[in-house]
Amino acid sequence: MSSHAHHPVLKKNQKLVQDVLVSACAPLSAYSILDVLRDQGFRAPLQVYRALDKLMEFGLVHKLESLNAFVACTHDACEANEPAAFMICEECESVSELGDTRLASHLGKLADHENFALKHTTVELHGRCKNCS
Amino acid sequence: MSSHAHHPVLKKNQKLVQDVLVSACAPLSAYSILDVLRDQGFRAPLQVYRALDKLMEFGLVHKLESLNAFVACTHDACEANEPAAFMICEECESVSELGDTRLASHLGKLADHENFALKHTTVELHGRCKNCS
DNA sequence: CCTAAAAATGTTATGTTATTACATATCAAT
DNA sequence: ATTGATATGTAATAACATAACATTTTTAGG
Ligand SMILES: [Zn+2]
Ligand SMILES: [Zn+2]
Ligand SMILES: [Zn+2]
Ligand SMILES: [Zn+2]
Repeated sequence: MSSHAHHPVLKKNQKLVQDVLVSACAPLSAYSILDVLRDQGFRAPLQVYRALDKLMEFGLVHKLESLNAFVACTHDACEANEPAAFMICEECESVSELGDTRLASHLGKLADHENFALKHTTVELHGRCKNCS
Repeated sequence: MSSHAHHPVLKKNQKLVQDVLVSACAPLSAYSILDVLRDQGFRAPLQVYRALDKLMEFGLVHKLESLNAFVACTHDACEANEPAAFMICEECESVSELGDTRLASHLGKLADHENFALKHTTVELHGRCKNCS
C-alpha cells in the first residue's frame, strides 16, 4: 500500500544485489557485492553492474562517487533525478542520506542563474558522524 | 602581491602537471595527463598521481569524483577544505567552478544540525551549459 | 498457445583508474 | 659532510568498469 510510484518487479539478479545492499551497514563496492554473491552463482562483475544500473534507474540504489561504492536508498525510493545528499563518516563508514528540499532548491537556483539545465547532482559530505565524535 | 596564503614553490613534476591542467579546456584523467607528459619524461601513473595529490593539497587542483578526472582551480586557489561546487556540461565537457558562499553555509548548517563534523564536500552538478542549450 | 521482439543473463576478455613496494635522487638544516 | 625529510623513478599489482557476443527468459500480439 505505498503511495509512491510503482516500481517494476525486480529480476533475480536485481533482487539479490538489492538484498545485499539493504543488509549492508556500509556502502559496498561492486566487487564486494560480487564476492558476497558468489555462493548464489555470480561469476562476473557485469552481473553486478547490470543489476546496479537498473536499481539506480529505479531509484532504489545510489552510487557514492567519492567512494566508488553503492548504497540502498533509505527513502521510499528516490525519484529518478531527485537530488539527495549523503553524509559519509570517515571513521565508521556509515552513510546517511538526506532529502533536503532547501538544498535541492538552492542547487536548482544556482543552476538556473547560470542558465544551466540541471540533470543530476552529486552531493557528498565527508567527515565524522555524531557517534564517532 | 597576492592577499592570499603563500603556496609552496612547485616541484618539477608538480609544475608540469599543473601546466597541463591549466592549458586544458576540459577535465583530464590522470592517464591523459600521463600521455601528454610522456615527451617530458613521464613513464608511470604514480608520477602523475603524486603530483596531483600535492596540487590538491595546495588547493590548486580539484578532483571531479563523478568523472575520475582533474581540473585546475579557477579561483586564486581554494583553501584546503573550502567547499566548491562544479557545473559539468555533459555535452561540451566544460566545467565551471562556483564559489557559492550560501551553499557552503547551507551545507555547514546541514552538517551541524546532524552533529556531523564536516571535513570535505563534493558537489557536482551535471547537465547542459548555457552554450549547449 | 505460438511466435517474434525485447529484456535479462552468462561468460570471456579487455579497458581504465589507482595503489603498493622498493630503489634512488634531491633538498634543507645542522 | 651528515642526516632526515621530501621528491622521484620504476615495476608490479590491485581495484573499478565496460565491450562483445552467445544464450535464456520475459513480454506482448496474433
Ligand atoms: Zn534515495
Ligand atoms: Zn562514524
Ligand atoms: Zn578551487
Ligand atoms: Zn556545454
